[in-house]
Amino acid sequence: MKNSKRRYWLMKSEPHCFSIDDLKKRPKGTEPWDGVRNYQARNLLRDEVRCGDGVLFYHSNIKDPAVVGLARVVRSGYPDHTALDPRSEHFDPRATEAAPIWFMVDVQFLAKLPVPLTRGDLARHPTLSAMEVLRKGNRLSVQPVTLEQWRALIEVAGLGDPLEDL
DNA sequence: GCCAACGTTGGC
DNA sequence: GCCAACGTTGGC
Repeated sequence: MKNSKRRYWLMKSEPHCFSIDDLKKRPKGTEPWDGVRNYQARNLLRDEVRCGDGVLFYHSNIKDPAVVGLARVVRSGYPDHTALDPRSEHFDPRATEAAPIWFMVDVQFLAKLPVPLTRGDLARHPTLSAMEVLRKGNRLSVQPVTLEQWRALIEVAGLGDPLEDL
């Protein structure tokens, strides 16, 4: 499936909460990307992010924030049931089965970068310097990445595109 | 730990 | 609907 409709995303996670290694260790390397509680990101997860899309895994809120791995979306948007669970830290009393409010996708581990690509690394690169994640004040935890950025990042990382023959 | 940027809440 | 107050994110 040389998928011309495939899109690419950057997803942020605080590694002490959920890291690229945590994702790798999951059964089938797959984990629901739950707990997103921002409407703009919700809209992306619900309407735009689709099965087969590529994901840059970004570690945020640490000493050296960086892109640390590659993943792919293996399930398109569906209701985030943690919003319905009063015991969950992501519980939202406004959410119901009929009107779930919040959505998530499933993400599967593809590869860890041999070396994390820090914000400095990205900023220095002619293509990657345009990435949204570098924009001051951008707090969106799911954000679009262009095909050019995806390719450039993989090249800089010294990897081949793991989605090439999927 | 600081603080800028941004989102949400709620009084009016 | 405006906007001040507040909470959160996240780089530095």
